[in-house]
Amino acid sequence: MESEKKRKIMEAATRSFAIFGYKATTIDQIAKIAKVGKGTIYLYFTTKEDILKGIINDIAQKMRDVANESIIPDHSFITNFNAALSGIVEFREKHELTIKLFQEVKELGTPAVVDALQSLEIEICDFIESKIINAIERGEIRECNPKITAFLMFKMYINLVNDWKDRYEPLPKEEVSNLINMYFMEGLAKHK
Amino acid sequence: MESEKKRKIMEAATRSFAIFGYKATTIDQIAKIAKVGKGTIYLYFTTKEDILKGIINDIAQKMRDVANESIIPDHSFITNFNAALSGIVEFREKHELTIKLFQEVKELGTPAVVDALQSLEIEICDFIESKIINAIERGEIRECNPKITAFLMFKMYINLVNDWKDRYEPLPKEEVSNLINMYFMEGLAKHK
DNA sequence: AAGATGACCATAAATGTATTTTGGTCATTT
DNA sequence: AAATGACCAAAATACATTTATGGTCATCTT
Repeated sequence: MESEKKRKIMEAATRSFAIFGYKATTIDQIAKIAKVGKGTIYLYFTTKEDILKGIINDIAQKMRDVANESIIPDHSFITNFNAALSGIVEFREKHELTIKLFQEVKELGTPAVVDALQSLEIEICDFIESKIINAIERGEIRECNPKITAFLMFKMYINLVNDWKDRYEPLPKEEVSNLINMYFMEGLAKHK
Repeated sequence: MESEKKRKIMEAATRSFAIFGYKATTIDQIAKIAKVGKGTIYLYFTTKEDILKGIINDIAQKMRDVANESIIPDHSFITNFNAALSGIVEFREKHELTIKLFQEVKELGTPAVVDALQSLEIEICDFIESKIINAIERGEIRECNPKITAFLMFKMYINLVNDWKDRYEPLPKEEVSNLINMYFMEGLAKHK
């Protein structure tokens, strides 16, 4: 049971964080946008960082929803993996907030934001891990350490989507899918 | 033909950078350690950053040597890959300089150091790339984009050796080799 | 004459200080 | 009982002053 006030505060904070960044957003500003008194905010959140954590939690939940929606039970694990991650990335791109926060981490390294994004990363990895455990149980993929595998799959996605484009031309989404599929599922060895 | 003086300057700079970091090292300090006049340094290097670049170039060369030494022609591509990277990492760990520089990038983000380490990363990737091209030509591994493959192999190594330990227990070197071998060469698919 | 040098300088970084802003509280109001 | 905004300590900012540093070059050495 989430109060109307709390939702308004979170929406206001989300908008302000997305436009000005976390550090540059003041509690007074959030209160003003949300049209509540400053003190009211502290009825629902203990600190400014707590507001950010609440928002990130919401985002993680939405990401899980988006991913789950794009998963089709009949399709293979890797197909679903690509579809889900593609959905998440699209969602993330739409959501100016995460872009702004990533930028803030790079430029300012604001500790609260670093922590928040790291916890988001962990939640995504945990989600992937649960799907991997599932796929192993169903016999869809080989036995492997699900935590390490989830970590590496997530990192490879970030490497291809974010890091590669810092040095060369960005890779089209289609190619990212193909590459993850090739390296992770098939491997480089020549299977006879 | 490298002059004796130039070598002395580079050695002095290497030692000082390794102990105090790039930013905290002054030209006067380098001159003092190298036992040359300050002006002498500027006969061989145009700027302070130029000294760092020279040192990094030397390291890259040494890394290539170490890697090439640990490669055994008869062994498989992936075995040699692991041996070479393992050799480089050991070399790097011994070399306090690179550790200090990585630390400085994380903590201070000193631009000159960021640039220098990035160029080192590119050189390592180029080296791996050349070995991959070789392996494809010899028919040891499947056809693939050598540049992307080199990039991803390097990144996976960094992910496993550096990033994983920020969150969980560090992985033993042996396991890193096994993991890279498993994911990159074999893949998760169940090959019959 | 060619190589080497350190006093010297402009500028950048560090330090100190005054001023403003901001996260968080709580007595008062609704 | 819920909501509020004036209020406060602490942090961030801005500014002035001092110090440190990268790089130069006239002079010195060989």
